[in-house]
Amino acid sequence: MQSRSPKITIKMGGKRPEITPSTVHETLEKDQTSLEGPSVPSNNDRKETDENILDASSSEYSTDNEDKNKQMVVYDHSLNGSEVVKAVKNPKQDRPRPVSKKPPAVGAFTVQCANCLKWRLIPDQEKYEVIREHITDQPFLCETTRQWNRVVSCDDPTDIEQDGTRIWAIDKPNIAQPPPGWKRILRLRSEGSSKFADVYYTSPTGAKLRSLPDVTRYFESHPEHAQGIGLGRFSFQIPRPLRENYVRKRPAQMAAPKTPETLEPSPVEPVAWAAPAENMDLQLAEPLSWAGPVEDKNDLPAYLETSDLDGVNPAAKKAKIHNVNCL
DNA sequence: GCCACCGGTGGC
DNA sequence: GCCACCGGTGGC
Repeated sequence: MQSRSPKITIKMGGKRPEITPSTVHETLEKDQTSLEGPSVPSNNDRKETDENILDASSSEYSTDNEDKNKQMVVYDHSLNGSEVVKAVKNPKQDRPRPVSKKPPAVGAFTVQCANCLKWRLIPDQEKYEVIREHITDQPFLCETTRQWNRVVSCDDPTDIEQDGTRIWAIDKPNIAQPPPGWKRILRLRSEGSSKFADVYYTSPTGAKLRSLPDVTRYFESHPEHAQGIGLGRFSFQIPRPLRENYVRKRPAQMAAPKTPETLEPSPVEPVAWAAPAENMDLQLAEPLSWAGPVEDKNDLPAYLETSDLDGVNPAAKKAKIHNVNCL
């Protein structure tokens, strides 16, 4: 099993760690199998980009009548130039809704500035991986965007808001970039799955490896590809969804039936659906995250409150997040 | 037959 | 309770 101890500074079910004030985030798309370059607006075209944020209600995952505020961000590489990629309207929005429900895909990457805590879109996965690899040592700043010739400062508005219109998840910081010739693939699962996502690596020969033992076996059979590549270059850690109920919980062990002797009066909790405080803890504690589009309300199982859709966390907007995010 | 996707579970 | 790992399988 992979060692968990040297893993970064984020909380892993323990107490809240010190968080390096910097963040990255990614955008997820529905029904998009490959990652396209996300929009990195200039100061001049940011408004246009915001207006072009796609309305998920017009996608194949939504009905005609649902909340138009439920949006997702979609970038169509084919409709953009090779330089700065702009957000565009979803070209699929007029298509009929398919029967099958495909899992969402990462649509863009963003990082949170360590100073102003605003989200900045990252042009591509490679740059995101570089930033993520060093996020605790080299906090991300708005000025970092100059690496790809974008001039933006902490005085400029955020590129994207964590406003509940997308599915956000927490990414893990300091994951090594894949070795040359290798690619790290993150596959999201559909809502309600037993797991949120899968990570696999594609080797220079095209092999798909799903675990460290897989990598070990691959190197044993391809020793020529193992030169200078340690297992430490591979991480199968997956992001964690901010929405607590995105992943189906494993059924709890059946408790022994209570006898009259063990029954105790329990207080009624009229505000049981209020956002639990621990959500805030989670928001504050995780350096990496990402998100995708909100599901169609009509697709939700009946036991869910609609309040669950209202966002990943309003509190997340409140500045204290020092996270790397993707959405 | 292949493979993307999902479920299950043992170990921690 | 989480997660690494891998088996199963439906759709192509």
